[in-house]
Amino acid sequence: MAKKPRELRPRATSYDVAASAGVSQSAVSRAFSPDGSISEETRRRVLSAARALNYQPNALARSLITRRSNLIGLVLANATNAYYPELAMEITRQCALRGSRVLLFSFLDASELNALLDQIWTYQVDGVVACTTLSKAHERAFEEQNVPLVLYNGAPETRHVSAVSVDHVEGEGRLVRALWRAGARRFGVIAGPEGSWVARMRVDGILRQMQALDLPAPQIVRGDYTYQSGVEGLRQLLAETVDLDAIVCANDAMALGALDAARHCRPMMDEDRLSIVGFDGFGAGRWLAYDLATMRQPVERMAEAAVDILFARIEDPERPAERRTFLADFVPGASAPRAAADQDGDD
Amino acid sequence: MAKKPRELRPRATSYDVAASAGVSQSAVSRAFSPDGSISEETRRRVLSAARALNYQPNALARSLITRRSNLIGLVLANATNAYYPELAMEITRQCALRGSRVLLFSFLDASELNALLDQIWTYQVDGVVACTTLSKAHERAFEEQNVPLVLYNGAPETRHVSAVSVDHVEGEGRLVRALWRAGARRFGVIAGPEGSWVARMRVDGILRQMQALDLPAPQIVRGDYTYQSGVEGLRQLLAETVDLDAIVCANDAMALGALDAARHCRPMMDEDRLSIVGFDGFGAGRWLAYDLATMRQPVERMAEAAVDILFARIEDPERPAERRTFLADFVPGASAPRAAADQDGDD
DNA sequence: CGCCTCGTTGCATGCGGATGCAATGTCGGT
DNA sequence: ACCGACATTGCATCCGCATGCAACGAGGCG
Repeated sequence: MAKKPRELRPRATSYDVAASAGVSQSAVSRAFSPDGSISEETRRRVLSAARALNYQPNALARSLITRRSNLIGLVLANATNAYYPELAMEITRQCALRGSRVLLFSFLDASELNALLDQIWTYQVDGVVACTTLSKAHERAFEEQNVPLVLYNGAPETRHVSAVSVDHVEGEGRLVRALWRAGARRFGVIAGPEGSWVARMRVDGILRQMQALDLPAPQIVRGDYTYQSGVEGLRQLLAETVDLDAIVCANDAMALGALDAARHCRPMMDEDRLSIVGFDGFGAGRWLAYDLATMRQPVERMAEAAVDILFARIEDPERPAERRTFLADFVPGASAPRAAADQDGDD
Repeated sequence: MAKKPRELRPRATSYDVAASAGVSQSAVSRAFSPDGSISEETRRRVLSAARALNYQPNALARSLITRRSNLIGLVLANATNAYYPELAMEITRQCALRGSRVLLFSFLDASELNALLDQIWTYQVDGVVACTTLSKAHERAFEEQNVPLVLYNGAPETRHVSAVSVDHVEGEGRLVRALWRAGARRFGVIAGPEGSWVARMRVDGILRQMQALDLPAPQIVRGDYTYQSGVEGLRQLLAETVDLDAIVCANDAMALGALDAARHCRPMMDEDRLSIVGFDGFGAGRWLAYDLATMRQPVERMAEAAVDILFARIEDPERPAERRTFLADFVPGASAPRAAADQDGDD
């Protein structure tokens, strides 16, 4: 595995610093520990010697003895979910604030997950944020390894797993109500991919609200969360039905595809007649070409909550799993004219 | 720092596996090493005992002795450069193929870089891919710490740093020529932010090609690579000058903003008259609403090259730094009607 | 049958740093 | 002047695994 691990000039160790500062190795260790029992005078001497030698403590050696790696695993499906980058950055930032680093694991396919988990155990991560739904077996593996796990927009299968999620059902409900109040009665739906829990929840929220409003069952077609599938979804819907008032798309990328397709297929269409809404709050929705009405996930707050829950569990392993749900924010837009938030809603 | 590192049921170690398999700890270590001196029979026994105990070797302890952490640092500016997610995924994948994991470091501001680098040394990463230009001092720090560094679209300041970059100058040159051949004579430029090397190179490429074609100096305004700044850039250009034939934007996000602004400011404008081009090959450029002409960076190949170079240097620290430059691919689009690639160009 | 070779195996050690414990020094109180 | 309390410091050990070295046994060969 390691071919030529040799380093030209080996890195300074705590012993080197100790020798240079005329103290013992333990003094060096204590100097780098915020509440180490050491005099200010000695600490200064040590730190200055350390600086001279370009010394930084070896986190790996430290982890070996403290049993804390200060590494957090971030598991992402390789899908380019548009808000993943923002999420990853936010989680990295939150972890940095708590003194930990993020180790990135991405996978294309569930079949890679087993190997991925082995890598995770190997690296002794203190905890994991996974942006996907895992199988029961995978969740049990976390339990067996005593690695705290927080799912981000994933459905926990077992009691011991924490989760942070947006309230997909409530959010879609609010969207449907907004469209309904704006006069829409005949709905189409571009749903997400089959296997996805998020996709199921969103369709669920749509259908439930429509039942509550005594609306007939909508046309539903299935996309895969990409722009292109939104384009195709819209074509399919319009091929099957004329006279739709509104199309609810399971995410913003598909909504933008649907919007473009609508303009493209029927350039002269009465735009007032067809409303299109998305979900997520993806930056491009605010571009001049779109002005997409959607529900925005409070990504920053959700990321912070995920990291909070994770660290609480890391500091106290006995702590029970925790679930937190966030309400999405309604973002009005010209893609759904006249649609407005509930009176009681959305700050 | 570490509050309650206690684990409920401590993880199995190689000693536990050894005891369970009735062999010595070294045998366990050898069983997990591809070319360890061990009989097939013993290896089977060890691996089966390991499976029974959910044992995975501790990568941190291993790294301590092999002096290879199998960790690669990935340094990203927090800017949401649109192709960063793709790049990060690609680099993660390439590292995984070589048995390494990616440790994510993001920063908002150059002032955070010093602290960031200390973190990097602490974690004993085997190498770093940085998507930014660093200062001479920072590069020297890598050299002092003997950590191989590859810049991705950044300008190396010292001889010892490797780099992978798209040929910004050549790419912009090709764009300008394409526009020129399509008849454009009066150009505007929406440049990138002041501090950025990439921004400088791109403007450079544009101006050089225009000089070569004996074109007068273009109007230049400066943006910050965001969609919004493209919108503002276009407004500014049109306020200062009428009768532009073409606008060259330093990246795709700004180009899309400019396109939208052009349509919005002058809804009835003769679209044939004003061409707009970008740079990068950002997914949204292919959306129906845009069809943006641009130069696409071969991100996959560049990521692979970066990781290749990095690992070559890790395996052989004596190896000299290496620079590789990639040609961007011309992507025609309706945003620049009639513009076509050079005869000799682009596969 | 003795000796050497080679494939396995275990032993002992060390990677770099954290920490319990004992040793030392300092200072205040009586 | 003596004793105890407290603040610093160093010593020794251990974290989990990799690896050089010696030991061992099985064959091959002369």
